[in-house]
Amino acid sequence: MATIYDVSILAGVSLATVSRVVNNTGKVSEKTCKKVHDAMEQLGYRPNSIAQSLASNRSNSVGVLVSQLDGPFYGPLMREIESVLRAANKHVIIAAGHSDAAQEKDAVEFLLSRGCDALIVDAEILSNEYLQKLCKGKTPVVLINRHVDGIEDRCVHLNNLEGGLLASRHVLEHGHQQVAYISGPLFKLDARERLEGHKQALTEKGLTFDERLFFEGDFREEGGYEGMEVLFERGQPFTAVVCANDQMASGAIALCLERGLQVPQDISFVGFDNIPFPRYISPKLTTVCNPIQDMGHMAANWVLKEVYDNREVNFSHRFEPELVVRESVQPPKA
Amino acid sequence: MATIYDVSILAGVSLATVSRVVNNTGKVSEKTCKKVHDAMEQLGYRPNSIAQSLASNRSNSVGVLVSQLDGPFYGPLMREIESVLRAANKHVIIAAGHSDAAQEKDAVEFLLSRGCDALIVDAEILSNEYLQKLCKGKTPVVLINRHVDGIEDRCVHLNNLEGGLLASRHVLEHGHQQVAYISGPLFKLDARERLEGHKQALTEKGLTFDERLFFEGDFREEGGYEGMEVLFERGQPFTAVVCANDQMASGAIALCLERGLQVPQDISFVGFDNIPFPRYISPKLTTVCNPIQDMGHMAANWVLKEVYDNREVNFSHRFEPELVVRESVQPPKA
DNA sequence: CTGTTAGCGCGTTCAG
DNA sequence: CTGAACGCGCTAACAG
Repeated sequence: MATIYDVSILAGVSLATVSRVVNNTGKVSEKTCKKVHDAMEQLGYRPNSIAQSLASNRSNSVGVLVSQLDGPFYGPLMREIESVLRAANKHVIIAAGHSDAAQEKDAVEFLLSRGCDALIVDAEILSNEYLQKLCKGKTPVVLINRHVDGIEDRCVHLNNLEGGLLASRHVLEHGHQQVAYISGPLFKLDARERLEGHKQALTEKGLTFDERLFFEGDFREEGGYEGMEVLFERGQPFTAVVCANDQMASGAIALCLERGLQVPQDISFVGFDNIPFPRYISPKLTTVCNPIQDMGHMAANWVLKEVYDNREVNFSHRFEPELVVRESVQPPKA
Repeated sequence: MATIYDVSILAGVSLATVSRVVNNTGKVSEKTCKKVHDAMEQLGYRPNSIAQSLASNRSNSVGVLVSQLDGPFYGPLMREIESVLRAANKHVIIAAGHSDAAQEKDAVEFLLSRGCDALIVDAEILSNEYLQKLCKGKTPVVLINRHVDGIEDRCVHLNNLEGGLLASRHVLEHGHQQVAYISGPLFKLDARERLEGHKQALTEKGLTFDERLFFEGDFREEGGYEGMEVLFERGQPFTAVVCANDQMASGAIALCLERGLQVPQDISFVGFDNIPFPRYISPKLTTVCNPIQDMGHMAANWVLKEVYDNREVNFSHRFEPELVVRESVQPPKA
């Protein structure tokens, strides 16, 4: 690979001049500029970004930490982040936390030592204290899907409580009185908030929360499926199920269908997240829209604004959920 | 951030010695080793990987280029690659080609200039010539989902022809005589190969390929949906549809269901890729397994072996598809 | 076993 | 407007 040195020789100028034209910094005469460009062209020169980073203390790359790289939730998030940053000619270094404390921490530190200009972090496990300290550090950090006291301005998150409220209110307004709830893992803040919303909705209707109609799942299909089995086993009747995300709803509905129940005729369902389902699935799930892509977009915008001084972009911290009514809820049978 | 220099001062040794203990290279006495470790601990020292890269000409990161970051196909691929590499303490820099020639090329060049030790490339658009040249370059490259003449040893790919054969043979063996085919975009080799398999299966049964039963889609749900509309419009009867991937099958089935057709009673379907569908979808799609994760694993292994001299891993270039029989095919109605 | 000395490729003063 | 010189933080010979 040709270096800046080779270019300077060929162009008959100094290293510094080449650097200037490459970075558009400082004045260079039309003529020398052209000479340099020709030389670069001829040598197929591409600046070595490692060396650039070391010298300028800026890597033009931002680190992204998510818990998984795939799936209907994180996939679109990452796509959005990559798109925005890429459009600004910044690049993305990705690491997965795999829902493991050690790996999550390790990933953060790697991204840091890798010289990222900023971090976008979807932390599942890392403690508030750790994150607070992280945000105090030299490398700017945005947190996504989480809000932590004291660093609210670094958090991009959804109003999960409101979401939970919308979901449960919806089934309640259809006349359901006995509604089960399949929750996400309660060590996660968003799972707790959604549950809280559910409880509030219950309260609004003068109903009380019943532990026997509650199951703590894992945000995955399996958890929904298993939760449904458990709920049926307990024998406490219910006519609707609110699930803390669409994937668990999917698993839960699967079990019902297997047992010959009709959805929504026999039992209603509402999910959360509004992930894309295949076109031919039936019934279409009523759910709460989680604007995860918008949030990814925002996080990327924040980085552009704060780190790369792009003042063109707008920013907001908190996103509001919306109910997406489809076919999986109807009034309970008389 | 503390530098290696700070550590050497605090530990009362030289830079070189610190470097030695950090990298476990060369002998260092127990005692000095401990002193250094203590100093590192105390300063919270983390080596600056940018500087390491520049000095050692090795970045411990491998670039991955895929066309998209999300979706049921690329998601699992990336997850697998990241897992394998991460386990070997290597890191992953990801770029998306977005099915655009310029972006794909740009992404490759970025990854190259970013000092990646190797590239794993899923090239949709880049020409064979470009890829051949790329593989001649200094940075080792593995191609995934593609095989290119002259650089077969760099390619990890599926026997798509065999896959197409399996899919079509399956419906043919169920007695279908009039089978439609919804193809992927024919500028892609894998789409062409799968189609070729379909044609061979037809020939085996003494049937001839009928252009009126052919539609060139886009590998997405929309393409399947639209393809189905077109096929119906043409009025040429058929009792089964072979789709070049599951997503198009999904779209195509959706249209049938909308029109009140039953699958597989009225019309049979077979897909390709075996992507994960939600648990409660019905009918379950009969398809051909595309071991995309295994291929990702292999590509990562190749890098480990060739670039990082890990001889523990095995490697194979070509993967064989397998038919996954589920519920979407049954004999045509009398 | 340990310290010294060159660079790695580039950005950035500071003189001219 | 241009060039010389230094340094980013670290690795890799080469001497001791």
